[in-house]
Amino acid sequence: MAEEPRSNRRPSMSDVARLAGVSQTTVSFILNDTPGNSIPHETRERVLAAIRELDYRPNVSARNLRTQSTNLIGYGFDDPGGVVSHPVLDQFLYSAILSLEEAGYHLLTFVAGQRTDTAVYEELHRRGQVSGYLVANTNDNDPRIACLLANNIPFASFGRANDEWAFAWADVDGISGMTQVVAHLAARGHRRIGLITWPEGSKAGSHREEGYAEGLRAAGIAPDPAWLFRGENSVQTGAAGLSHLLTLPDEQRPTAVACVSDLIAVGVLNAAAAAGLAVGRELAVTGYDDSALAQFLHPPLTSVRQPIAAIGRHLVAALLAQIRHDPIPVQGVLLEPELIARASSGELGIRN
Amino acid sequence: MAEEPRSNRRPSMSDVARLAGVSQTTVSFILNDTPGNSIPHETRERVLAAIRELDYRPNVSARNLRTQSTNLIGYGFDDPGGVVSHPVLDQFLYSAILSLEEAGYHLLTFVAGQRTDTAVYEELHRRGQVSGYLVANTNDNDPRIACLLANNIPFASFGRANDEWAFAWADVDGISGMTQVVAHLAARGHRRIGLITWPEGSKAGSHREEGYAEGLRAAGIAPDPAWLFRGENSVQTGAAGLSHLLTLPDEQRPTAVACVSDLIAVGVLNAAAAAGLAVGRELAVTGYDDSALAQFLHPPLTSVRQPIAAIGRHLVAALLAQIRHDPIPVQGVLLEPELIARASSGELGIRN
DNA sequence: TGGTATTAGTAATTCGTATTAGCAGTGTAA
DNA sequence: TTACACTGCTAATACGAATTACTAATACCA
Repeated sequence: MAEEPRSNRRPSMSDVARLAGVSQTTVSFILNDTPGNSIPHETRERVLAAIRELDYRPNVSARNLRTQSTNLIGYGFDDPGGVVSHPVLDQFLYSAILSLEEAGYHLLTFVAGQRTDTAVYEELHRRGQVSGYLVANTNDNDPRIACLLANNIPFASFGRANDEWAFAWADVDGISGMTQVVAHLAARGHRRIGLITWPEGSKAGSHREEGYAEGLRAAGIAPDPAWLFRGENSVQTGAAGLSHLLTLPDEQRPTAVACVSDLIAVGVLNAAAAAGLAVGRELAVTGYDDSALAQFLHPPLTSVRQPIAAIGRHLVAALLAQIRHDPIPVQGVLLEPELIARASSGELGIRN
Repeated sequence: MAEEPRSNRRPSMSDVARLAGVSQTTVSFILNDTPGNSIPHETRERVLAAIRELDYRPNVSARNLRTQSTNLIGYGFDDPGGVVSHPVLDQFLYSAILSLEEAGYHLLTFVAGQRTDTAVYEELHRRGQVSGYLVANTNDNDPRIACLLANNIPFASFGRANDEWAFAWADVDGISGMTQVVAHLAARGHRRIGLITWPEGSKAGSHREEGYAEGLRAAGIAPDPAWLFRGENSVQTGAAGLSHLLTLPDEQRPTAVACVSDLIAVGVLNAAAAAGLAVGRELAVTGYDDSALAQFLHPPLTSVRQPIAAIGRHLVAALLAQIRHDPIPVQGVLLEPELIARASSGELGIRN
């Protein structure tokens, strides 16, 4: 029997070569524009025609094996699964995926289980499944970052960790964001400003708290510990926080409440409505993240918009540079957020 | 020069074999428990010890190339990127990832661009990057499903499409869900029940509308077209919907409003508060999805809980069966949702 | 005229694993 | 005693592409 091109198999480079009457090497040269090889136009056309005819596609596994590389980047979910869906992370991932795809990479998502369980990060890399990682939601002494650094695995992180660790990160300046919020509120005449924030121990939280303190200082306001309320990132926390603040005596009770997330602010808005308080007139409320909700709430929520898409693009660039061993210094970058003023912090166009 | 085990390379099976004094074949047999081969305990131990000593990990690309397989499943985001974050999908993905990982698979996420652009689906599969797909958010004539069926690519979908297409899907019975809602409202004495739903053309939407109609019929209520309001899935739509319903004359104005999503219900809750309506007492409101928000809203939101994690597990099982060519019939399965009654549809424990 | 470059390729090897075919030695049933 | 099966392995090959090393033919220059 003659050698039939096994037709139930996807065509390989050799099939293309046979059809075009050249060697497999030549096909490879053409497909990769391998430098140092001259292929006349006519031959190239013949090969390209064969590729089109067979509808050939290169095999990813073969290429990865040969080049000892990977076209995958890992991303670990540590969230216990959509219990709280995280718009900011969703947006970050989306922009990261887009940037990765432009460079021919894809994102492999996995569940990281316990935050402290870094085995998966080592494992996926050692098996040659991923070339590096994107990490989000970082903290001081973050075990994932410690692990990646120790194993010399390329990564880039959305968020900082210990200052003495040198790695590629990008972050939004939470200090600046919250300072802007307080300045905005102070400019509208508020002198007693509450803050509803997360439990202690989160890097992002402490930055925003620092910005709050800085804002008060800049406005010449003496901070009052009673203005601070802490809770998990939930609507409930916002409601509980407002209840707490409303129990304070008149002369101590805040006229404005800043929240470290829109989700918490939604709780404040709800509770204010339930208490018969007119938000924007009797009470100013601000959120953080400028999520899709914010502009459609009643009243529309003043919030802080973070350049999330830019973070995604930046981190992907930094990560791929490491993987390619580009001589680009591994370093962090801090981006500025932008205050989006809406009615919840006082009617637009009206200064009191 | 003697042959040094090149130390800056990750150890391969041959390195293990050399250290254990056996052939690479034997190591492979041991690692894969290849049937039909007898390896005495002592040899096995020796090889396992070598594996431990070298901290060997098999190379994914090599294995995939040799076995002509893949340990990846694709999932395409069609959402334009976190503009609206989708808690149900997040939850679905999380449970799917967990199930996949149990079976040694991982999830590759990509951006599908236009819903009609199915090229990526073909491409990733033909390049041998993924073994199949999980598809969500389906619709009638869904081009993605048409493409996957036409190319005979394994997949499983969260949601149905054309009834005449045979493929593996799992879905939650939206008809049942909304029927339960209306029955619940009718049982509390409501005779005029509004529905705020999505624009026409979505499969999920029309099921829920059908359930609404069915619920009215079962309660002996004549439907009124004026009770129906349509809009995108947003808080804004809820607010606009309630405004519309409140413009109706007294004898036509609904005393209860069912929404096809919690997000929309949040808008209704906000608008009701703004209008001075006491939700739960003067107006009943229900959501759908039982998202994390629901129980913390004011008042807590009656909603419909869908067995999302079960869907994820089921679809992964169905998909992997196809990939393994298990003789399991390719078919769909419809799961029952559960009504979670809370205060927004009338004070708990009180029947009027 | 010889020597070197350039052009247009090809053959052979490699990446790391899975798998097929087979071999030497022992036991065992006919 | 032969045939056969089983044990405990190994050698060789294939998967599909990238890469290195090479060749044959022509061109160019002195």
